[in-house]
Amino acid sequence: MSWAPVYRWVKRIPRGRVVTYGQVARALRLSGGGRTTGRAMAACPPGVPWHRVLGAGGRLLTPEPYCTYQRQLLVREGVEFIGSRVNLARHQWRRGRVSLTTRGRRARR
DNA sequence: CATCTGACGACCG
DNA sequence: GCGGTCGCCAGAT
Repeated sequence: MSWAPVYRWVKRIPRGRVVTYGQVARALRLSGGGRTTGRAMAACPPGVPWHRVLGAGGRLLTPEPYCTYQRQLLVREGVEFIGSRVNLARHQWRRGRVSLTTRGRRARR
């Protein structure tokens, strides 16, 4: 199985935005679900923003020492954490669609 | 060919 | 929040 499509897709994730393993799996219709995405990412070649791929709920599932580094990279891109999880409501990347809260201060009532 | 092993995720107690 | 079960499936042994 070639993971090329997965890497291609992940490369389009903009800086400061994130996606989940399950999301990638659904977008590419990978059999095996999110776990398949995980296998692909475990063999991630250079040049792919692997740190922008998170577990469900915005959790960092990468094994140490990547996990610590991943958090650093994300913070450096301006991604906000709520405890140990990323604020998906704000940073999850929806193809084409812009997250409500990142656009015009919507939720600010 | 048989097993084991996950960079998953939904569910449940 | 934490830990366990189960379905999933490509590679490694």
